[in-house]
Amino acid sequence: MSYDIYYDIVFPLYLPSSLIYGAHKHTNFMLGDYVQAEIGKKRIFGVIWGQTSHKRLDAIKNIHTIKPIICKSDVEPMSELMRYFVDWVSYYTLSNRGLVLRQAFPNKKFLTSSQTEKFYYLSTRLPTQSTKTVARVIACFDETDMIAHRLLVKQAKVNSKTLNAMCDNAYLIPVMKKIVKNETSLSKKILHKDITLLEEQQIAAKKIISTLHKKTFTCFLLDGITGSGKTEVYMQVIAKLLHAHKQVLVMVPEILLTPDLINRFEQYFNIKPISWHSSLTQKNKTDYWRQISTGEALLTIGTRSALFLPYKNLGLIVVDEEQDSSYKQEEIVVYHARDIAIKRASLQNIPIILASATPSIESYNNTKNERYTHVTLHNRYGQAQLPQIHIIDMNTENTPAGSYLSSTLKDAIHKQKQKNEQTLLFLNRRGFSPLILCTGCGFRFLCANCDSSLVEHQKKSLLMCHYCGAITSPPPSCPNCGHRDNIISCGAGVEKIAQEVKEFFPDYRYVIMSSDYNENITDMTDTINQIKNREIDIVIGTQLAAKGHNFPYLTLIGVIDGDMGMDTNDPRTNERCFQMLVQVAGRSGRGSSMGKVFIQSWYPHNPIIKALQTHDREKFYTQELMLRKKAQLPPFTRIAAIIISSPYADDAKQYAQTMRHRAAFNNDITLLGPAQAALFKLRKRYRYRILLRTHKINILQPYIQDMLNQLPKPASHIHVQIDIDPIQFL
DNA sequence: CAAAAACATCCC
DNA sequence: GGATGTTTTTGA
Repeated sequence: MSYDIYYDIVFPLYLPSSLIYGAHKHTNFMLGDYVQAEIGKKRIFGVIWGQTSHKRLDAIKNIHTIKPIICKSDVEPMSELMRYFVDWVSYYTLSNRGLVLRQAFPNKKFLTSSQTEKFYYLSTRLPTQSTKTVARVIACFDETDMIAHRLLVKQAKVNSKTLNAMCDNAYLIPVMKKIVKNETSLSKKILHKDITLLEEQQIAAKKIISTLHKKTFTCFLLDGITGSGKTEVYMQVIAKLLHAHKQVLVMVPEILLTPDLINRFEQYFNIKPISWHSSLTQKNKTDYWRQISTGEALLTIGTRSALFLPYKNLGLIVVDEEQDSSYKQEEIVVYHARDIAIKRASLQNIPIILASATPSIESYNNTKNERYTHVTLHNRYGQAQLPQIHIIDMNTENTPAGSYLSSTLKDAIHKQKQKNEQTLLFLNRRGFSPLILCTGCGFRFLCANCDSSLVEHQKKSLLMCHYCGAITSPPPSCPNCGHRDNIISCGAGVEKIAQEVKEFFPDYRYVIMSSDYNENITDMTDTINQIKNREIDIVIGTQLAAKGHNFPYLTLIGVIDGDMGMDTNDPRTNERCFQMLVQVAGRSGRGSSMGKVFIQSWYPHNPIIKALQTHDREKFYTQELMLRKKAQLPPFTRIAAIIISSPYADDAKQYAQTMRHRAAFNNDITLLGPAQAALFKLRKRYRYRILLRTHKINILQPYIQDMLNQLPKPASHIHVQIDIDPIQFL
C-alpha cells in the first residue's frame, strides 16, 4: 500500500523512537491529533508529532510495512506547547519520550467518548407557579439563553430528574451540542470573601498582583514563617486570575494534605476546585480532563501529575511547600515537579509562586542572585506568636530504658491536659519498631529484596520493608537459631510511642496520624475533624501530621527524636532535618495562646538545633550556603547521577566501570565513582552510581546523551537510570 | 522431559 | 504495553 503523506507518531509507551504511519490526501490529520493505529497486533492511541522527513522515509528498508492511521479522536489535538513541553521534559530528564508522553496522556474513555453534551434552552412557556427548585433552574437563564446540562445541575443545585421533568413539561428544550470551549458562565459566580489581611500580607499580595498585567513569566518565592498566612496571600492573587477567567494550578506535595486547603478555597471562592491526583477513578479522570482542557474548570489543586494536564487557559501556577521532597518523582521519569513547573510557567509566559516557610536552599539562593522575586512575611497572623522552643538534653534526663518520653515532656503533656489543650508527639517513623533481632544469635530480620531491616507494624501485625513494600508475617521463632524467646524490637516508631502514651496516660484520648492509619482522604478528614473538635488529647504523628494543618488548640509539640537523620554525611540531610523541625514546630500556637515546642536531643549543641531554638533562619541558610559552596555542591554546581542496576552485582559494577572508562574527557565535567548506591540492594537489584558535576548550566544533558550513545547497549537485565538534580548527593 | 515461568525482543 | 519467541526453572 502506498500513501500520500507519512506521519511520525509518538505512543505513550516505552519505544525507542516515534513510529511512521501513512495516510491519504483526503484524510486531513493535523499535528497533535490523537490517532489510533495498529502497533504489532494492538490498536493504540498515539499523537501525531510531525510529518515524516524524506530522509527518515528513505532510510526505511521496506516501505510496504508502513501501516495506515486508523482513525482520529475528535477531541482537541495536543497543543504545540504541550508537545514541546513533552519533548523538553524528555530532553531534560533524559528519559524516554513515550514514557513522558504517558504522563501527559488522557485515558482511552476520554479519547473515544462522544464530545457532545446536552444543553438546554428556556422555553417561552413557563409554569405559572413553580417550586423552589424549578425557580432556581429558571433563574439560571437570567443572563444566558443556553446552559450545559452539567453546569445547570451544578449551578441550580438540582438533579437530572428535575431537569427531565421540566423537559417533559416543555419548560426546557434540550439540544445536543458540541462541547463549548471558553465556558464563562461559571466564572460569574466567583466571589471572594473579604478577609482581613495584615499590612505585610497586603503588600505581598500587591507586589505579585502588580506584575500580572505584564503577562510574562516571573518566579516568586513567597517566603513566610509558619502561620504567617501565605495561603491567604496567594488566594488574593488567585482571585484576580479567576475573575479574569484564567485557570490556576495549585500544586501540593501529597493529596492527603489537601482536604483543609480545598475547604478553604471552596469557602473563599464559592467554587469547588478540582482535586487531581493519581488515584482518581477513571471516570473522574475523564471528567476532570475535559473540564480542564475546555477551560471550564478554573481551579485545580493537584499533586505532581497535575503538571501535565492540558490547561486551556492557564494563568498562574502555585507550588505550595516547594521544598517538599514528595515533589521528586523517582520512578519511570525521574523529575522534580517544582523545576518542571517553573519550566511550564516560562513556556506559557505566566507567573509562578513558590510558597514555603522553609524554602529549599536552591530557591533561597535564587532570590539572592535575583533570579526569583523574594516576597517575605515576617509576622504570624492574628495573635499567634512564634512558639517557645525548649531543648531537652537526653543525656541528663532520667528516662527509663526502653522508654522514649522524657519526664520533662511527660510533665508538659500532663499540664496540657489540665489546660484542656492538645499535644502533638512527632516521630517521623511509621510502625512499631524499625529493627527486630534475636538476642540469642544476633540474627537481624532483613528484607529479602533490599539492604534494609524489616519494620514491625502492629496494626496489621506484620513485618514490612519500607523500601520495596514487601511484607511477611512475624515468625514465632528465630529463623536462624530456632529459639522463640529471644526476639526483641529495637527503636521506636509512632506505634511504640502510642503504647507508651497508653501506659502513662491511660485516660487520654490519642490518635495516630501516619499513612498506615490515614489511608485515604476520608480517613484523613475524619482525623483532622476529631482533632479540631477537641475529641483528641494527644496526636502521635509522622510527617503527615507535620505539614500544613491548622489546629488552634494544639499548643504543645514534642519532637521525640530531634537528632533523627542528622548522623548521615549527606549534606542534604541538614537542610531536610531543619525544614522538618521548623514545619513541625510551626504546628503549635497557631491560635491565640502561646505554643511550646520540646525537642528531645542527644546532641543539644548541634548547630541545627541551635538555629531552630533562636528562630534564626537566616543564619542557618547562610551557613548551609557556605558549606555548599566550599564542597562545590548545588546550587553552586549542577549534578546528575547515573544509576546502573542489575540483579547481578558484578554485571552492574562492570558496566558502570565501562561507562566511567569510556566517558569522554570534558574540562567542565567532573566524574565521580562508580560507587555503591546508598541503598546498594533495592528491589532485588544491585545498584552502582556515577556522579557528574559541572559548573555550567546546560551541558549535562547533551554530555550524558552522547555518552550513552557511544556505549555498547547493555544486556537487558542491566538498567541505566538518570537522575538530574538528585535529592541525595552522595 | 515437558510444562510453566521468567526473560528478551520487537513493534513503522 | 503486550504479543511472540527463547531460555531457564521446576518437579514427578
